[in-house]
Amino acid sequence: MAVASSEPQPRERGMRADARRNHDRILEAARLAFSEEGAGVQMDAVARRGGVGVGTLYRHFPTKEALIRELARHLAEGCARDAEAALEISDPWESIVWLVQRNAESMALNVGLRDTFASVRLEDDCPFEAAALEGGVAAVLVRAQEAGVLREDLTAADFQALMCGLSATIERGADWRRHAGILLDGLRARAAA
Amino acid sequence: MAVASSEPQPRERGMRADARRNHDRILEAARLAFSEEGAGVQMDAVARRGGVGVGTLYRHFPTKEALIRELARHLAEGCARDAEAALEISDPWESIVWLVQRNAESMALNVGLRDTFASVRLEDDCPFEAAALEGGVAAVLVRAQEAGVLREDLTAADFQALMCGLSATIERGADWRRHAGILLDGLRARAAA
Amino acid sequence: MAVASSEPQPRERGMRADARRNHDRILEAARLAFSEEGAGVQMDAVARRGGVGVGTLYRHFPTKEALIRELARHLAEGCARDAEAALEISDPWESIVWLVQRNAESMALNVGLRDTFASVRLEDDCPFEAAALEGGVAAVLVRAQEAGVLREDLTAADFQALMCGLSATIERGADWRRHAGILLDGLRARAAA
Amino acid sequence: MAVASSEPQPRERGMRADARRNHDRILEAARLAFSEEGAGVQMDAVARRGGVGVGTLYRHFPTKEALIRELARHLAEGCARDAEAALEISDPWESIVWLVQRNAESMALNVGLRDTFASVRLEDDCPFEAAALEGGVAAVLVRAQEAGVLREDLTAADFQALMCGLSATIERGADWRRHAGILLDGLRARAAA
DNA sequence: GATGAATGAGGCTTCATTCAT
DNA sequence: CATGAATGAAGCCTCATTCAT
Repeated sequence: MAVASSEPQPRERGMRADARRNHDRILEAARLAFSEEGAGVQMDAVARRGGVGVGTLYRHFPTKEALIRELARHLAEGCARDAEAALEISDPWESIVWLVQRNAESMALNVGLRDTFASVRLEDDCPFEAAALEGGVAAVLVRAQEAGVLREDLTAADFQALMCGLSATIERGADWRRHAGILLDGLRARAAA
Repeated sequence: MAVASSEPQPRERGMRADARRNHDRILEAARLAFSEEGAGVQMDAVARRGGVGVGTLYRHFPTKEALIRELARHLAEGCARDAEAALEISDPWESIVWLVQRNAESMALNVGLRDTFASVRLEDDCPFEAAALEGGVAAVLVRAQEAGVLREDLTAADFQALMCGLSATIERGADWRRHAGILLDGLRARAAA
Repeated sequence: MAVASSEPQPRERGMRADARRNHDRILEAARLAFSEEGAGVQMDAVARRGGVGVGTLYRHFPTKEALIRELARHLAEGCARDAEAALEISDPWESIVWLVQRNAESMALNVGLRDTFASVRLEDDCPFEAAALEGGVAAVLVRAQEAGVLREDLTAADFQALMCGLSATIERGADWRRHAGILLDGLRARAAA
Repeated sequence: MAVASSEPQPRERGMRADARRNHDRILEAARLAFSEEGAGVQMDAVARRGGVGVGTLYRHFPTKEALIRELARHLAEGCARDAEAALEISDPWESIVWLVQRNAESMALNVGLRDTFASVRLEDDCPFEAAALEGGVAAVLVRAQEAGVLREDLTAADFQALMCGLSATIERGADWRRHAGILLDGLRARAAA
């Protein structure tokens, strides 16, 4: 018999296959639900959408807040992977352009989550700040700065903040490509600055 | 006798002096409360903070949502006034710099309202979009474009969206001056573009 | 200066002319309002309908309940007058027929008041029971019984109860003439009983 | 997983045993509460009386009004059963006498519900009108009319209205047996009419 | 383990009544 | 005195969370 854990379903390893599947289904359901309806969605609705009972939902995530945090963590992981992928691109500037676009696209898929995350007062307000993520992004930025194509004074935190700003534009349904373009122009190192 | 109105206290004219004062006190209390605590503040708390009973609050704003909307409208008016003030500045580029800064500062005073406004799904998510406002901003932008110091392809809507993005940065407590700087760099017309 | 009274506007005598007029306007407004909307109407609505402010309404009737009671009393007075009028009719049975009809008609004008009166738990649930009224009705009944055209065992209280029943039918919008006809048939003394 | 239903707990089939029991307990509690205190009883009081939490009450009846309507429907069902039972009595007139008495008795047990139902503006103001019910009553009446012992011009709707009237008498605490007696006399077909 | 019924603190709103203008 | 703005207790309902089945 497994040892009882007071923090049900800590992560993802060592779960029975069906438990893992439920975990993922719920998370995906939550992503959709929060994305479409904002922080107001009820736990019952998330459960229903995931095809499970509330009880099961609560077995996996002890609290609404926990669910939201986990969702944020999950998305941040995706971003971290994107940052790593960006490093594969050889041209330092192109790598940044690609990363901005990638972020924008994934935010476009998750409109409404910003407000959800805000409702929990995530210190890392957007899902763009976990340590791992910062590290990955920093690597991309530093390389570009060393190549002399990116403003010297830009930190990874700044970059994330800019991405959050971009996400705000996306949420409003405004033309984010223009916004991204302006940002990139502003980020580019000036010939004479 | 007055005709019954289903929208109590429509605006501000023709109120008894004390009623008008209460209206304003409530609105200010709401601004502070929502700004500090987010969309979750209770109506009772707002009323208490304004030094009135809930009943009075409801006489002035028939619904929590109505209160929030009015607050948004109120802030938008302030922004519109800022846009007009910006036109007074003779240098077209400086006028924009000033406007960006002014917006940033007033957003810094109202952190937390974004999330509040979002909770109501204001079409004009940020309080930065009412027609009057757009007009005022457009005037500032057009002048700068005609002077050749501002990107040709920037609309007033774009500008507002960028400001929303800036507000996202501010909320996160990140260094918004850097963000503003990058934006302004991106906005400036390129000598050779 | 008149002596202050803790029961504002006790009855109707000794009021200034305009006060008396307000009193009546309010009462009539209340009759219409309660009749149309039931016990739920708000004091503000009654006041508005009467063309006065709530304050004035409260000067005349210290409580919603007081207003309703006064309304009941007022209607009962009308019924009492009807009973007296019925005595003027020389034929004892016709006098009863007329009274039933008269009551029915006035109840038809005041649909909705039953429920209002009930909400106050008037002992005299219907406005048909004040002493004066009972007396007047009793006179009509007794005369008919002495003439041998009316059931011997019918009391004035019974009669009022039957009228309340009739009013229930009227409220439902059913054909009260049939109901009245059946009642009258049942009330008529039997040739052989 | 069950499909979401906006009308929680539509009827009674397919519920878990405990849910069904709660449903019934609540309905009975509501009957008692409304009967004793009128339409004013609070939902919390009903819940307490049924030995459940408010939440449970609301799970079964989404609204106070819904609860009241269901209660009315429930009582109407009882009346319909009574009408059927009346048909079992072989003597057509006795069958009617019995039905009147039965109705009176059950109304006597539910004094206060009239006002409650009225507060909801049930089209079928009294719980005496659902189609099924009308049918059952009609059968009883028609049989008596064919036997020549009941007024020819009496419809089922009339009968229900008369019962409502009777209930008004009962509520006033007056002697309803006298009222019933008069009605029955009025209903009986006249030898020579 | 899964399910969904039960729970009840807490939120929003109403409305009879009071009181400053 | 009339007016209608202010008041706040009290009511209806929601929804995160628990627990019996």
